[in-house]
Amino acid sequence: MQDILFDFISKYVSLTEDEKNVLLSLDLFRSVKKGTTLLKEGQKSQDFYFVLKGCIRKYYIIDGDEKTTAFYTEMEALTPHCVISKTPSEYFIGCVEDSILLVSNSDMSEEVNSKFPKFDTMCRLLSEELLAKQQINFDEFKTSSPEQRYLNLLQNRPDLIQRVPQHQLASYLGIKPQSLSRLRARILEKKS
Amino acid sequence: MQDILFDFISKYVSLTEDEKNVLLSLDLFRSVKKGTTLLKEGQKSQDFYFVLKGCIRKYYIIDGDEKTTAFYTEMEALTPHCVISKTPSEYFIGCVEDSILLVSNSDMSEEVNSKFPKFDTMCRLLSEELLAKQQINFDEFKTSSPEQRYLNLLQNRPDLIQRVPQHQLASYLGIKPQSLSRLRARILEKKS
DNA sequence: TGTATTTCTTAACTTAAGTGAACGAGTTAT
DNA sequence: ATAACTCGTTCACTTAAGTTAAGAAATACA
Repeated sequence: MQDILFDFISKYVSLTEDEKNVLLSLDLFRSVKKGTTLLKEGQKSQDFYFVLKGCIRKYYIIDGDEKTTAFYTEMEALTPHCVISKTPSEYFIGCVEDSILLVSNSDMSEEVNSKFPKFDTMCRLLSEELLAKQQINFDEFKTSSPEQRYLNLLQNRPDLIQRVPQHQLASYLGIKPQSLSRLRARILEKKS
Repeated sequence: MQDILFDFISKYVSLTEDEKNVLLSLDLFRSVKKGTTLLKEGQKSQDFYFVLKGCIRKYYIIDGDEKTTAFYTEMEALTPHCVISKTPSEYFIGCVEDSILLVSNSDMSEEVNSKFPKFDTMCRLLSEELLAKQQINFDEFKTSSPEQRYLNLLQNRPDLIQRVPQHQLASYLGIKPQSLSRLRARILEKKS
């Protein structure tokens, strides 16, 4: 399980065995049941999450219904906006599947940082990479129709379509569940 | 004019007079005419841009028509994806108005970096801030209809609506120019 | 200045997404 | 085991965006 973490880190910086052991000794791992809410709107939190196994999602509640804007699966990290801005959260974070997460917070990351200056380097590289990815993603979303977005998802993250409830997927694609059903039926029809 | 640059930088790091002078001596400023294409699809480039005055935009050409995905105005910085990924660009960058830009490239930024280690700090802070902004932006886009997006724009960047051609605005909002016209007419009707 | 081009708007028609309701299948709770 | 929910799908209807075409207004330019 820890291998996933070390594989991830090794993409950015290299760790000695000692460093690995200290990291493990911090006991940052947390097992979370499907359906658990990790962060609520209005809460302040210092926690950030790294998914070792499972899936978590970010969602807003607007006019009473959920709008899912992101899913995070294995090897993906989520730093909630409220951690950076130190303001109450505008959104929720919930657990889509039984998951194993690494949960750390600012206090801890000072401790981690003092022991591993490399971590700072990693965070910088990570945020630059995420920014680039995010921009491409945003552009792709803007320039395509819901149907194209679904087909792209089918290409790029086919697992999501299997593991995530349809109504969450729908709002992730920017449409209603009924429209997603219809859209899928339409695609099947075209194929045949 | 340089004040804009120094105002911007001072949000992240402080500069001595000496540092300011060296920065100015590098002669990074460039005056660009409206309509100029700064970067084309397929090109490789090391340049990144900081807008001192005017407006530039990022756009794709998909099936023969332009899809504008971002505008950059005073005090905004744009590092094209191709600079980071070192791959040919997937999009164009064009000048919407006569503009004054700071244009730098990787070679130069090594020079700059050696003279001002602070620049590295600034870039890190900047990319973290941009990532946060970008995420909020993306969420806002996903969770709203074209009409809401237009109304948001009217609130948050009213200048854009004045200075940018409607058809570019339309694709920025994810719709066709005709739909934007209609949408505006609809809003006017509601008001009265 | 006059001509061409681009830009914006309007209109009629098509297509796709939103809405409200209903239904069955699967899950949860009691 | 049964009742209550949740979830996905389907249907009929409404609303908004896409498409095609045409014309007016503004801009560029020769």
